[in-house]
Parts: sequence; structure tokens; C-alpha cells
Amino acid sequence: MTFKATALRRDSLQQQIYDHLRSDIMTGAFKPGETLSSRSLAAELGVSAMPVREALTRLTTEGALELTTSRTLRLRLLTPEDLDEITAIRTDLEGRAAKRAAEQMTAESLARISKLNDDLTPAASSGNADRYLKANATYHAEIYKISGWPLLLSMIERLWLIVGPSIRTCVPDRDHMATSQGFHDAVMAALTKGDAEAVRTAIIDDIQTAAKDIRAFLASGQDH
Amino acid sequence: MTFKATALRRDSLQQQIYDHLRSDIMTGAFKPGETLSSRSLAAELGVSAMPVREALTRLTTEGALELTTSRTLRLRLLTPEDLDEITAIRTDLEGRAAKRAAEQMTAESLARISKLNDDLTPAASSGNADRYLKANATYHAEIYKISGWPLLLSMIERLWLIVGPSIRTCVPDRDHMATSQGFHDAVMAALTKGDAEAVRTAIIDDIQTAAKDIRAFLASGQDH
DNA sequence: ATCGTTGATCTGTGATCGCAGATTGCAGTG
DNA sequence: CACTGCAATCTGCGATCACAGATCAACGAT
Repeated sequence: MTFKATALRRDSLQQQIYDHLRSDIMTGAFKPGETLSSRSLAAELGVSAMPVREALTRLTTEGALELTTSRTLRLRLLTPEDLDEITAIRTDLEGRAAKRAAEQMTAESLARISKLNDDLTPAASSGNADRYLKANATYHAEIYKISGWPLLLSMIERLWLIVGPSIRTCVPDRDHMATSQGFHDAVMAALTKGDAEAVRTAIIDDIQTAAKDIRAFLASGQDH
Repeated sequence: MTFKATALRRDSLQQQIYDHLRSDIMTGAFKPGETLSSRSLAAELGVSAMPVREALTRLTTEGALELTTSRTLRLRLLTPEDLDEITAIRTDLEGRAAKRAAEQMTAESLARISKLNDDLTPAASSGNADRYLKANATYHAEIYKISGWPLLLSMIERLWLIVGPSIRTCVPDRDHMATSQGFHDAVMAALTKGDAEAVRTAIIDDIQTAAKDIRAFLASGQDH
């Protein structure tokens, strides 16, 4: 938890805390089923429980956390059915965002994406899961941002928020990173060629193979 | 505002308030640009400002409300670009939900939908906008619920939350209700025939013609 | 030694208070 | 009459306290 409570208030405290937790969850800083409490988080961050609880409430309504019967918050556990649903929605939304991004792509945007992809390749071969996950998240997010549709991006990020923890427990597999990187290269090739439909299918392939790996992991029951 | 604070706490107070406001916004109880404040709402509901502000915060992060520079909350105003984005996402998500609902349809479900459609027809011809909007919202929601995918439904409802107020200002047009009802009849016909793809296209047609009407209204600038 | 009970301590949730900006309206001055 | 300026009042936001339910550990009885 690397949080600076002393930072100037560009946003409200709860907004900063929300953004911080959201980013951490998306990149897999927490394990599925892990419990969080507003008071302990607040003490850790050096603030009162007030802004923390509002941030946690928001994450709960978005489906990232769930409230147990014993009134304790924990990271949501995915069922195979949940994963199927999320994967289907992801193919729709991320497919559309990727295609539109390809259509709106400029030389500057393409250069930025290319650089992120260059960061991603060594991260994948290094086998460092944390580094790879963060690079992967920013890579995808940057593409979707280029679509110019902020609501679409926020809805996609909500889905990442839910699958993030499960991705983290599955991705230490070096094979996963390698095959995923193959799809990313396909995305780059299609982007430079300006083939929007190819970009879309490459992104969808990436999503679906990732879902396949996660599903295998869920079936093994290792996260319970 | 018909809210019973004395109700038994099936859920937390903030959850009840959130659900209540959400439903009101979706069915157009508030006008675009209308301002809301936590204290006045709290006084109106007979509770403290605490649960109300958490509900309003949630609605803000979902894009239904926006925080002005003068620290006041108001219902989001849609730009034509916003509408294009939302409409595109709606066709993806509601199209998928409708198709899947058609595939999962049972005799009981079909009867329930058919009854809701029967409620909808007289509401459309009556010209009563409030009645029509509520019947329309429950009709669509009931179909999407049958898909068996709760996350998909909640994401769709988030979109309704954003377009809801604008639909309310546009729908008093009797022609709109009539043409929309035509699509609903097409949905029913396709559902009874078991043609999932036809259900999907009928829903998409409904969404896109509604968007066309809203766009015309936005262009007239009547909501500013 | 084992089982049952009880109290301390977690949890989320609601109420209340105070603070800092921003708006509004009324008063005073030119 | 027009304009300026100050004060009352609104806003969201954070801190703090209180309360009910649930967990858990320690203690006492059998």
C-alpha cells in the first residue's frame, strides 16, 4: 500500500482512495476472497474511516467486493458462470472499443501504443507477474482511451475490476503471458495496417484465451 | 417522492435510498440539469444526510449525476456525442441480453413478458408518459433478467440511468410511443417463434429509433 | 479434558458536528 | 438609481461518536 495522504487535494480524499484501490484491485494486488475493512485501511492510510468506507461502498456496488453475512467485506470470488458472463460482455465492449480505437488512430496514438507494447514484451518474457499485469492493464486501457468514449472505458474497467484478482492468481503461468503476447503483436500489426476488424478479433482472441486459462484455474479450485 | 423511511430494514438505509433514486431517475422523475442536494433530500426523506450522500456519490460515479464547479450536484446533461456512445453500447449489451433471454425463454417467462407487453400497449395509446415509461422500463428489464446474467442487467441499467431523464423529456411524443410499440410487438412475435436473432434486431431497432428521437430533441436545445 | 457460555472486540451503518468554498441577498456607498 | 461589499446560507466533505450484529477467545462448570 503506497499511498500518500499528504498529497495536495486535486480530488476529494475518497476519490483518491477509490482510484488507488481500484487500480490495485485491477492489477491484482489483492487475492480473491481476501477481506478488507474500512477501519484498518483507514489506519493504514492515515485518514479517518469516512472516505475509505465510501470508496469501499462504491467498489461493492460495482461488484468488486461483496458483503458477507457476517458484515465483513471481501474480494468477490468468481464462479465459472460469472466468468462466462464477464467474458461475453468483455468481448462485446472491448471488441467495440478496440475497433473504434483503430478507426480513430493517429500517428501519435499509434506511437504511444507501440511503445507500451515494447514495454510489454520484456515484461512477459521476464516472468514477473506484477510487472506484466500492470503493463498489460495500461496497454489495454490506452487503446480503449483512444476510442474517445469515456463511458465505454469506465464500463470496461468495471469488468477488469471483477476479473482482476482472478487473473492475478492465474497469470504466473509463463505460457499464458507468451500466448497473450502473441495476440498483442497481432493487435499491433493490425493497427499499423489500419485493419480495424482484425484489431477487434485479435483483442477478442486475447480475452477468450485468458478466460480459458482462468476457467481452468477456477476448475482446479485453488482459490478457495 | 414517495418514500417510506419507516419500512423494515430489508436492506441498509443507503441501499433503499439508492434503489429509490435510481428507479426514479430511470423512469424520468427528474429533469436533465435538475439539481439535487443531500441535505434537502435527507430532510425530505426524514433521515440524516449520511446515507443520502452515499447514495448520491454512487449515482455520481455511475454518471447519472455530475458535480459542478460550485460543489452542487445535478442530473447529467447529455451531449449528442454522449448519446451516440450510449446508444452504441446499448445495442451491444441489450442486443446480447435480448438474444440470450430468447434462448433461455420458458413458457412461464414468455407468459410474464406477454402480460407486461399487454400492459404496455394501452399505456402507449393512452399517451400517459409516466405510465408508459414505467411500463416500458419494467418490460425491458424483465426480458433482460431472463437472460440470467445479473451483471449484464446492472450494466444495462446504468445506461438507462444516464439516458432516462432525456427519454422523459422526449417521449411525450405520441408518435414515439406508437412506433416503439411496433418494435415491442415484433419482439413478442419473435419470442413466441423462438427466433433469438430476430428478437435481438427488434430490440436494437427500438433502441436506435428512440436514440433518433432523443437526438432530434437534443438538437432543438429544449433541455438547456 | 471437553463442552458451553460470556464478554471483549471486531464489523458495517447512521447521526451529528465542524470546515472550507461558493452562491445569494441585503445593506451601504458613490 | 447603480454598484460594491459583507454576511448569512447553501453546498460537499471529513472526523468522531454511538449502536447493533457477529466473531472469537478465554474462562468456568461438568
